Amino acid sequence: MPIATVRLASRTGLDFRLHLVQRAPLFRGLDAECCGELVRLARDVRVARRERFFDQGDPASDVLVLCAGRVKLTHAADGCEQVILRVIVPGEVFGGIDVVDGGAYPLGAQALEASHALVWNRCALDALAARQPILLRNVVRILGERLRSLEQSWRDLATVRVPQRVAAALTRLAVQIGRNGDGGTVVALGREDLAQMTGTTPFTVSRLLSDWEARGYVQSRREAVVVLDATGLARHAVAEPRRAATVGE
Amino acid sequence: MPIATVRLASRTGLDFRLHLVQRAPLFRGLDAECCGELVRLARDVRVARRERFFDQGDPASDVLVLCAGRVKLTHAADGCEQVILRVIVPGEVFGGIDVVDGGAYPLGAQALEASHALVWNRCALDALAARQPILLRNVVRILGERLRSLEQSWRDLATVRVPQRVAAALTRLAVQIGRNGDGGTVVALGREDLAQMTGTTPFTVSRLLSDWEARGYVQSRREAVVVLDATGLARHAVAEPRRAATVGE
DNA sequence: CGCTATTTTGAGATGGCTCAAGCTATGTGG
DNA sequence: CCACATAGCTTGAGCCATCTCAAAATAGCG
Repeated sequence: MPIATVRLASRTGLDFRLHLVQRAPLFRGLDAECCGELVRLARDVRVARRERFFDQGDPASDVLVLCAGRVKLTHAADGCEQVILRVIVPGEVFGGIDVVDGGAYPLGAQALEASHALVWNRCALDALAARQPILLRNVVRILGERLRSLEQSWRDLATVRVPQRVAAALTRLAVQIGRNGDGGTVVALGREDLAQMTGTTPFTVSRLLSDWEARGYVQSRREAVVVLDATGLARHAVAEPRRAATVGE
Repeated sequence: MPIATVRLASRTGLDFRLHLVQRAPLFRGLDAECCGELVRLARDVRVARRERFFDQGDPASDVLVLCAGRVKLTHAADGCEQVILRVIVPGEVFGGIDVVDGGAYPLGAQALEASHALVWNRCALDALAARQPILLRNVVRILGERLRSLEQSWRDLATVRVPQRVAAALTRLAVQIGRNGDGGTVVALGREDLAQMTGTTPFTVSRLLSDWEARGYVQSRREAVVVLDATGLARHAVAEPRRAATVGE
């Protein structure tokens, strides 16, 4: 499948859209009329696994709310090392909410699995925001939350060791994007992705997972990790004593 | 001097306040009437070097705009390691712009030198924002900028080596908080602060500075670094080849 | 049913941390 | 005005957590 397959709402249903708009934190508190207008203005965009909604550096023309799927927000510089700053789940906003006119997306958005989003033109939302200040308030709230989470994450990256960071990320991800199955919570991310979220290498992640698998905390899968014992993992996340990579007693 | 000495505007002058309010990015685009109201609502807070405007975890009741001085925003967890996420210079906002009602300051604000801020009650600003949506727009813009800068910084922390990070931080700080003197730009920060801004230890910072001093890029001072050759430093920031800590050829 | 992407594992190198001393401004009290 | 106390800085030595690189094992996919 090529880039962003666009189609008009067909069987997707206008009422489905309405439901989504009314649930999205971005639009919380807007009256029915506004929600109706939003539904009318929205475009539908679907992308396949590994395809992108947009790239870092593209003109930031849209604001998106994820309907279904998982999307990772990435940041790279001069073609080299890439990191993952955030994973978006259905209901969340991404794209150009906070970008000033004429700016570019600071992050790229790549689908971890087939995904579907409602998309608005930034100008259109700006116009709505002028009439509905609550929309701006929502944006401020959302940005504030993100800022806090990033600040925390920055601190962890600067002060916490790799095994603890990976363990913490896994437990968080289990809650955020995990799916139940096989007696545990399946986190559908490969080693590379986990490494890019925690500031380490796929090799180190792999070693940690092997270790934790031996202890029964997780089950290693291809492109996924099954969290079996979140508590045990969390304990490790806090008090990892020393030598996590050594499998020995 | 104890905590936050508060006094009414005396010789500080109402016109001085007005000037500041009109220049602050937070209040950009507000009409004269609003600025006047803001001046009337503002409190004056001064703190001595090393004192704090507020601590992480305090109820986030205020929004502050720095008038004079330098303030570092810190983040710590369970009493241990602390990091510095940002340095505020005059004109910038800090405090509880993005915190929802009843929340706490996510960061602490400690003065790097004797500092002076105008302070507003969050509720009062909220009331103003309800009438002047441009204020919310400004907040969104400011939060967006911060988010982008933090994202970039997160990536650097995850992918870039210590010497490059420190060199990059120094050149940035020279522009942001540097003062001219002694044939260079004086950055008034100690090794510990530099370490907390770059995710390393004071020891490593010290070694790097010794090295760069030998090369003539900087001059090591107590509680300060004089940047003599920003270009040379920047070159190091990009292409640090290997072994920066070894002084030898 | 071979191909390719992903993962695992080993072995080795090393960047940066830790800890322990010693050093030097700075300010202080005698 | 000087000697001392103190906070900040430097330096050395050693270690070890983590990265690198290479190679083999595995698992989907076409």
